[in-house]
Amino acid sequence: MISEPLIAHFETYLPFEKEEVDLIKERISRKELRRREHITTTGDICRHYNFVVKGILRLYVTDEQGKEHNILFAGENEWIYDITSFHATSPGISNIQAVEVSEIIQIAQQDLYFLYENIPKLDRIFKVITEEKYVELQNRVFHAISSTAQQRYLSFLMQYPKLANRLPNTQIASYLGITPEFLSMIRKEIVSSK
Amino acid sequence: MISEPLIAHFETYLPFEKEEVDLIKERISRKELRRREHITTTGDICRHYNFVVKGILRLYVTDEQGKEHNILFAGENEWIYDITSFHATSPGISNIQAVEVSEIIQIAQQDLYFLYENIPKLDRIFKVITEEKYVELQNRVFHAISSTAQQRYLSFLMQYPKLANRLPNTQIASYLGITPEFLSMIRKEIVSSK
DNA sequence: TTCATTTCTTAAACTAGTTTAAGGGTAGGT
DNA sequence: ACCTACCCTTAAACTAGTTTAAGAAATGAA
Repeated sequence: MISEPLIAHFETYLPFEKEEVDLIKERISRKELRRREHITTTGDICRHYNFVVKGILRLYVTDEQGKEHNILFAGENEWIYDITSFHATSPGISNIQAVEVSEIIQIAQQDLYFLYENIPKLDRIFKVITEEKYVELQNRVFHAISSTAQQRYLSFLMQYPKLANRLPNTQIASYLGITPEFLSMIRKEIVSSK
Repeated sequence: MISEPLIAHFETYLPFEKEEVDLIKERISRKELRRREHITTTGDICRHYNFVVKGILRLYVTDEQGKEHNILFAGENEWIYDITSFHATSPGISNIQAVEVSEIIQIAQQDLYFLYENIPKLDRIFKVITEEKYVELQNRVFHAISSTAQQRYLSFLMQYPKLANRLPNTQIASYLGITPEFLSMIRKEIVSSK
């Protein structure tokens, strides 16, 4: 059943009736992604909410020099989408890409709006999900403006304990705002200081 | 009428019935703040949502060296609260302080929960508000990890055009993650490059 | 298995941003 | 008008993080 992991996820917030589950089932689709496959690129309008069933996706932004900067990762049972472009219904500046071979469940914009109208508790659930993601991001801002690269790395390990050893160093460095070379140095220091 | 600016703010999202407005009126309170007065400090549980009617508030975090780092500002018609501690109902690590003499409308946690139950559209409104604040923060993360201090300053000016010349340089520098000295240098460069 | 590509490491020169310190300007209180 | 506290500026020495380049290790495709 393709909807199962998603329904299980929703039910960690609030219980659902069978009719509600049926409504949801009709409005979602499953998608498989190859390594490095994009689901959104700069200039696209992100018209789906994406729930990760298996694998890792990253959301990144490209700067004027064409350098990529990871804003966040999403592993199993996490959501990833470009809120900026989803709500502005305007082209976004961010890109969403599979880091590993992945499997996602997608809800298209009009389907999500339909579900909001017909299952009001989804308003509350996505309010809470967004709040959770906000807390995560606020913590990230704090470390980005106040911490050394080493502290930011330790904070990354706390944030993504399960993803840390599945992600290549270049991806982690891009998340931390440092070079892979410097990340390698930091790791050496942490190991030798133990 | 103390509730007026808040109701006007809510109605920019969705229209309200008279009965709903009355419910809200009963559950809010107004508060005046002196310059530098705190409404939350580290270790407190943030039990209120705060809507700024007049003035400027800042949310900041203190690091291990005791240095303060501004996470965000809120001016007229903006919300400020520590989501982290509000939802965890646990002591937060952040501080909320008035930068200018200010006037706010507060909604206590239990009142907000009451209003969510009785006015479901508030779930949707706060979902959207949180999403808007999320977009703002995501933009901030991007600049924090990828931009020079000068670009971050220009981005700050875009984010807070009305607050920029009301805030002391120390507060802006603390938001940018640089020293006030360096901010002063950046400003000089921008002026001379015009 | 082999070759090609990507990823990781190290070291040295380099650059962006910070710190320190000293002095000048400005606002609010009496 | 005066004083005090705060805010802002400049310049020079300093430090954290970056870049470059070259080789080693791991991974992926054929």
